[in-house]
Amino acid sequence: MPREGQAVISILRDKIVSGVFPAGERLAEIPTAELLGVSRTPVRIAFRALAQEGLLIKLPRRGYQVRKVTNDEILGAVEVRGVLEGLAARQAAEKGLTEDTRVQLAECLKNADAIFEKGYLTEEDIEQYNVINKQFHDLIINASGNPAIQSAMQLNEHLPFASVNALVFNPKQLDREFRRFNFANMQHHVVFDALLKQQGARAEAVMKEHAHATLSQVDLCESPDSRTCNPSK
Amino acid sequence: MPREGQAVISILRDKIVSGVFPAGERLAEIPTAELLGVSRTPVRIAFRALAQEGLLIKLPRRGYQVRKVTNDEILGAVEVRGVLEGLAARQAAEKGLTEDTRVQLAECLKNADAIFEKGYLTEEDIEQYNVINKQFHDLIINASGNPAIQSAMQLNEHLPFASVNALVFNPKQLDREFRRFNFANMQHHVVFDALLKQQGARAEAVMKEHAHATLSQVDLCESPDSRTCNPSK
DNA sequence: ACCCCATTTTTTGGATCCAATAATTAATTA
DNA sequence: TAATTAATTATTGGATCCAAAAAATGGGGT
Repeated sequence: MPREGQAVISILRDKIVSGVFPAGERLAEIPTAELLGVSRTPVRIAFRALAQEGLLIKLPRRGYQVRKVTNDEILGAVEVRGVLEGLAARQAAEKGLTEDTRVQLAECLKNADAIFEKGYLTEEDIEQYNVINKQFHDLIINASGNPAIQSAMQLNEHLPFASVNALVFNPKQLDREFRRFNFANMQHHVVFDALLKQQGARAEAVMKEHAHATLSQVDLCESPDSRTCNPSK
Repeated sequence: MPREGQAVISILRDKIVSGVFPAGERLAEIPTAELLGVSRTPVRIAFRALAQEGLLIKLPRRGYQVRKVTNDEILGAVEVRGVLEGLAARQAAEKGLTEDTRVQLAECLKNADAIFEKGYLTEEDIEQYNVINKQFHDLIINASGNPAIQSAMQLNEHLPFASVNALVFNPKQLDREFRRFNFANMQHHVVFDALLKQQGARAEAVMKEHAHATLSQVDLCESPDSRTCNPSK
């Protein structure tokens, strides 16, 4: 049965990103292995990999700890995402889109527009939009033809949004979410337009600004110190 | 004796970066373990880590392979380095330097200047300059106060320069190397000036351009296809 | 002679075992 | 009673073992 391997990493990553293992939580190999019903070996490998991704911090002889992400770190990661995806958009524009990529991007935009047409959002809509959103961004990164961008984004992928995912999906703020997501979607259209017209600088600028849209209306925790958005315990 | 662990990763990384394991070389666990005189376990861990870093490619049931880096990938990685270090410089300028950082940066520049004063370069000079150069760049990344930049740079750190290191240290071109390194050093002075004056946009622009200085005068392999600079076999 | 199936071999990944080290606790002494 | 030292415990990391899966090779059949 336990013919898995890579699965342990995904399971643990999910538990960290989703907050089941809150920030600051200490993780030891043996309890985690027992929890998952596997031996220590795959857990050891997973801990190392997640530490390399930046989700876990290694404590000398005290196991691992779920990394606390401060608001400043989230804002910093958003800046990094901005310059990297901005670069991707510029290079994609300069290279010019392939017919295939153009069609797929247009498809993404059409599907996203359909979500916003009815004028309000449900939780399922947001989940659906997030899938389309990721597709759109991945397509542009691929269209840049620069694999180093993908590598650099990898670490950024899960890290900063672990703590804000809960806020993004806050069902109490669905009306505010609508305006924010709709704005982000319109920025997608502008980026697409710049890509079609091969306007590299414009594509870069809009994409860079777009990175901030993910968070602009989200209430981060108020305190400016190192409190986390995922308060442990 | 084998109380090492992390060492195996470093040893293998060195062998890959320095070209002892040339690009395209296939690596299996058992021969590598025997070569290093350790068991398979640390080699397995090292292979996984190096694959995560992007130095190795995992082949389904055929072991690992040293990643081939094409010229286009190197140029792409230089672009990524440019936007990331450009961001670091901008944020460092906007925040303003601490007294401590200012002193350390000035020290770096003074030491670097001393190398170029005699008007020519030896191989030892280049090695020494590379150490100072790394210090300078690391100081600015730290001064940005944005840990996400460091994370994103990590993958970029070894990957693209594995194949060009041999060219950079080519002792036959020491006269050309002098002009190139001296130019890079002067760009450092401009970046430092921008940081002192808290000119974020200027610091970003110069640093972004500076990333290209690493390669601008280096002869990359001529062919535009997927030949590597580190031809295997 | 060629193709397909079976067997063997190679390789990977998980489980368990063992050694070493650091931390914590208890005991003894001042 | 407090501090220091020793002992025990907990935890990590390497080595070895085992099982599963895929690839390669060999044999048999058409």
